[in-house]
Amino acid sequence: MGRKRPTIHDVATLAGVSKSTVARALSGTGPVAAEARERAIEAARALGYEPNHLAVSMRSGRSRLIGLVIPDIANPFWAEVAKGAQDRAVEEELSLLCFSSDWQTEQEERHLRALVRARVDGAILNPVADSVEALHAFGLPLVLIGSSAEKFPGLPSVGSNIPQSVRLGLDYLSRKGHEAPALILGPPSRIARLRFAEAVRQHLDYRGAARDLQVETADYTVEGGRAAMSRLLDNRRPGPLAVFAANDLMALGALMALRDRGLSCPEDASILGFDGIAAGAFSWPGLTTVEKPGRALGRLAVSMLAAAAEGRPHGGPVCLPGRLIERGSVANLLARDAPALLAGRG
Amino acid sequence: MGRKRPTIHDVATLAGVSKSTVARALSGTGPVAAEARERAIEAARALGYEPNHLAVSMRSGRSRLIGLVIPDIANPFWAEVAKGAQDRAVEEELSLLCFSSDWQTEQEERHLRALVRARVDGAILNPVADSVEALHAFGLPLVLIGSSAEKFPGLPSVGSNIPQSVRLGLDYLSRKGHEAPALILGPPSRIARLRFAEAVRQHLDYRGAARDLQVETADYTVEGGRAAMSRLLDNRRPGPLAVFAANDLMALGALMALRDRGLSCPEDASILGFDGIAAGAFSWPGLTTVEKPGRALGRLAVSMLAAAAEGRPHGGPVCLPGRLIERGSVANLLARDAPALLAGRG
DNA sequence: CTGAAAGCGCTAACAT
DNA sequence: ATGTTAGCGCTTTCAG
Repeated sequence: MGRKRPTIHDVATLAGVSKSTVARALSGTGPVAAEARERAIEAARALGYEPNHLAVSMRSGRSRLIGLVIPDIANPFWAEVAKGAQDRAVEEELSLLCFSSDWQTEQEERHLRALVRARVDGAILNPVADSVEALHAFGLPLVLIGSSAEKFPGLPSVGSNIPQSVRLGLDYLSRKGHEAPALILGPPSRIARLRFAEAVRQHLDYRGAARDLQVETADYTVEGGRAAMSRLLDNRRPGPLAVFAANDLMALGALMALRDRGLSCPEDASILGFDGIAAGAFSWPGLTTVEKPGRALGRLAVSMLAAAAEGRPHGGPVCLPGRLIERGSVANLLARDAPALLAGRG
Repeated sequence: MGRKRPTIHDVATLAGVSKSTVARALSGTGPVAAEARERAIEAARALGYEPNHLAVSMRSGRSRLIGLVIPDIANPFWAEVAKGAQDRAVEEELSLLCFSSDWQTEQEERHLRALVRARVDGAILNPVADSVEALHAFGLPLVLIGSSAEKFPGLPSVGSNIPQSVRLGLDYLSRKGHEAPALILGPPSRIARLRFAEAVRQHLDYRGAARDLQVETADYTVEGGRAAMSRLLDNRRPGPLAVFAANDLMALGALMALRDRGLSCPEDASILGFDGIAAGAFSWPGLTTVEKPGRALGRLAVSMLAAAAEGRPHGGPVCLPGRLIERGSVANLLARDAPALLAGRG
């Protein structure tokens, strides 16, 4: 298995022609006599020759490798993004170098440096660092993915439309009689948190709804959401409780916190998620959530990066809209038979 | 951003020494005068120099790239495997090239070829092809991952212990009074199906349980499981129904099929999954399942591959045991208050 | 201790 | 239509 691979030179020798002829024959570049081409191709086949991309990349200056740096591949939302990116990458004949930043700046920097050394043609990044300069310093064509477009002006980006998605959720909550939901947000250091919180505040102010929202912080995991919900329940205010979580994993955790205390959803508290991961369809009750088009985002990011790398116009920031998925985790306070719920449990 | 990257030659010029001295200084290989080293390092820093791994790989014959080819990165089980592999890869200073085969031989072959061309040091593969020769033909150090060890003798592999895991599930079912569960298996072409079915047959024969099991085939997705369960329900035999699905996604789909018909679990039918994905904790009822240690599998595979690539002994096939997670999707037919269930709905 | 030079495998000029 | 050559950026002998 481990014996040395044949080079183009070996193929040339076997075929009885020169290296360049083989190169031309195999790549279809430049004129080759029919017979010579045949012999070259046959020799390549016989030897099991596969071109060495390292060498090709070095000559051409393009590696056909691209990087993908996302927070956590085991998070279903990001796994969807990765799948979309992968699918598009094979279509573009690109290979994907995948890394997880785990939401840590040092990891991110480390991965980005690895990508530079690998001489990738570009990278798709959900940035945890918050300065454009830090990113520019790598001198790497970048397409940002996630909710960071505005924070990094000048860089191409694809993300879901956070303000629109948040508005979708808030309006839905409002239609069900919940005017000022409690929030479970991600870690303070992350831009995503800022963008989400901002969107909530703006829309609530606009609607004239209350401003002193209950806010809990968690780390985008199920356990985090569970703990945050537990704290919310400890400090519960009078009246019905609705919680808007900044991702589905935390929302699912919140559901578990309710279950932990023998409380049920949506009778005792309403929960609204954000992401649209598949698991939300299986929970009980099904998680009502705002779906972000993860797979499409991944595909688009690769397309843009490929375009940018080839100097084709790649377009500015792209923003895909969210979509509300109604399942059963939000109570309708305005329904005829709802008054019983209004008492809450505060 | 896109201006050309500095080479070691640029660093040498700036530092006023030769390329070789810079190389020695930066890599710590060979003797360098303290002053020269300092100047080299400083120049590299000033220029933002990052070594070109393409060139390094070409000289050294090792790319520090490894491939990962799994069926579907968006499947939570495989995402766990990928995460484990990623984590271990950064520890080993390796970069991971990720591909999804979508359970298709052509895709698999395509990806494997891409990996050969990229001159990866080796690859981790959940094989869909079923001949060792096909795999050997690539001349690539391989570590198999999943349930294929025996099918490919001589290749190192890490997998979960299918016979043991299946036995765990079957014994559990038996303890709850279900002797001959219906099966939802994956596509016929896949080895995983064979291994699973085999394990079931063997253990059931051993226990003397019935042999004419109801078997449905699906494609390892939620939708597939849902349809398969629906067919099972259409041809329902008299008596209580228990279903053992070959992965959790299909089990979750089966749960949905039940819900579709207004049936409930475990009252109307019991479901046992296989994988241990996180979503099973949120479903209603919670999915009882046999957990396979995906993350550990991924980590181990990378360790073995790294060892093999360096010529260190990598050990033979490794088999990690499964673990039963009891939640609520299997009825206990033997409990005192169970008789009502025995009537079934057939 | 340091520099010059060869060569990893490939392709694009250039020359035939 | 085909062969020869140079060189991508690096490391590693081999001299000095």
